[in-house]
Amino acid sequence: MFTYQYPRPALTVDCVIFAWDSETQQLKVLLIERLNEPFQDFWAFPGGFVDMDETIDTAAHRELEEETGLKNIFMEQLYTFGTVDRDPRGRVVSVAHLALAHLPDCKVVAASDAKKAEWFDIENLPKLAFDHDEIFKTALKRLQGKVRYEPIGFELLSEKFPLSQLRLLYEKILDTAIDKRNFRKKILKTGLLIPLEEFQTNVAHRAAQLFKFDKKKYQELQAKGFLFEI
Amino acid sequence: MFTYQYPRPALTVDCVIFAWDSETQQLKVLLIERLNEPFQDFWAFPGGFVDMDETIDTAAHRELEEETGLKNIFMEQLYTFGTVDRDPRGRVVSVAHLALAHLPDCKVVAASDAKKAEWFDIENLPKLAFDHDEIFKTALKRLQGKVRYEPIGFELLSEKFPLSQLRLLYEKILDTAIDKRNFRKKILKTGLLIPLEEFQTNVAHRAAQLFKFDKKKYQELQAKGFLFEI
DNA sequence: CCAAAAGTGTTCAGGCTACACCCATGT
DNA sequence: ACATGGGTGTAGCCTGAACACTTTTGG
Repeated sequence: MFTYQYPRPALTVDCVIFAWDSETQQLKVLLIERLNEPFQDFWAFPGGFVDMDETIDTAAHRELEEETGLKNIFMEQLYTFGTVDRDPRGRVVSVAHLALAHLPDCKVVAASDAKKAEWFDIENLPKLAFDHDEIFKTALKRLQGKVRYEPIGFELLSEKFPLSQLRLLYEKILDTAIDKRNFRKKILKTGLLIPLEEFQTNVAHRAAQLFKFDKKKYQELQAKGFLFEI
Repeated sequence: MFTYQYPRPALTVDCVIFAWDSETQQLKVLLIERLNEPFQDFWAFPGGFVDMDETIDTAAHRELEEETGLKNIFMEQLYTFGTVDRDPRGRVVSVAHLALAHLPDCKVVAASDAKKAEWFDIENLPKLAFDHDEIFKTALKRLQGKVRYEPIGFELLSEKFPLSQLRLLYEKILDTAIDKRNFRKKILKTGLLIPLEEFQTNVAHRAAQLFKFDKKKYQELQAKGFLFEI
């Protein structure tokens, strides 16, 4: 029987939410401006306390929905940050999460603990509160590693997208140039993209064909040991 | 200012410690037999509470040393397990860690909360306490994923080893057969193995040359963007 | 008609796979 | 001498990289 008298760290979740802005071709993250001390007026990733009757996962989804109104988007646990002095108010351990969203779907709402919520280009972030710089670095590294061997790029795009958007997204995430023809060949060869009979509209050049990611097929292939790679 | 009156989950660390047994060619994990309820007499991964004045990382290293006497071995955070009912005594969130050790170096000592500590072949584990089955599955998957693109296999071997041991290790972890000649070519081509002027002794066949992993060189290459792959 | 991005094949080099025999050592 | 694993090379295939022009659309 263990005693309940131990002093215990407080437990929070934080969410690094990436979204792709197809207008400006920028990869963005959602930040909130803190209303209160400590780090008042600094920007931080949305987050909050884990309740006693909810799992960590549930808490992360709840916080996410409170801040963005989004449900059912891709989210996974990233890393748990627990240095002793990361919060000047006392011992706070935070389980950071990584989430991916389509920017146009997000109607961002500043929650009660925030002055406002805003999307920032990842190449131009403001000063962040707490150890959120480190959390961001960890999240970006995870995204870069993961995008190469799991089809998560699609989580950042709209349901229907032209191949160029997918390629630009990969180029931005991996910070490298990708050959147009080779990319097309490789990604289509997986058989995981469904070509649609729809095209871009209102573009001042030849309209690109739109595609859909075949999630069902991917899950079937995955079960048989297939490994996505780009 | 947040209040300290919140009820808070207790915070623990658990360590999944893998070691390679070169005698039997088995991949093993360290388990302790629980002295007390709940799950008395069940086997579990070594772990314990995080103190208020130590980081999570420090707690994991401390627990590891208490159980195995090992310091300075490979360890990384694995995943944080926080379902509400994973511990019947109350809310306990556990940050699981993955550690890799050389079996011959380990003088395992049962700590105060254990009847005994023992190495188990991963293909033949006893019933585990709490959600440690799930922790194990997560750890094995991480090891399998990681071994392919980071040179962590070496962490499981002695400093000097014949190539056959490395290959057998990979075969066991990835659960697949690997061609002897192709493996040798590929691993030597990385330039990360230093051939020694030493050989196996007391073997009833031609003695194999021993190699050392060139960690320094790997870190240099890694800094330049080199990606290890097997 | 001009600007802008879409779409399309081939060639070459390097890497991966498959495969079989002789060698050194201890019993 | 024999049993056991150590050590070695080649040929075919496939994959990844490099590379330029024509097509479509809106302005």
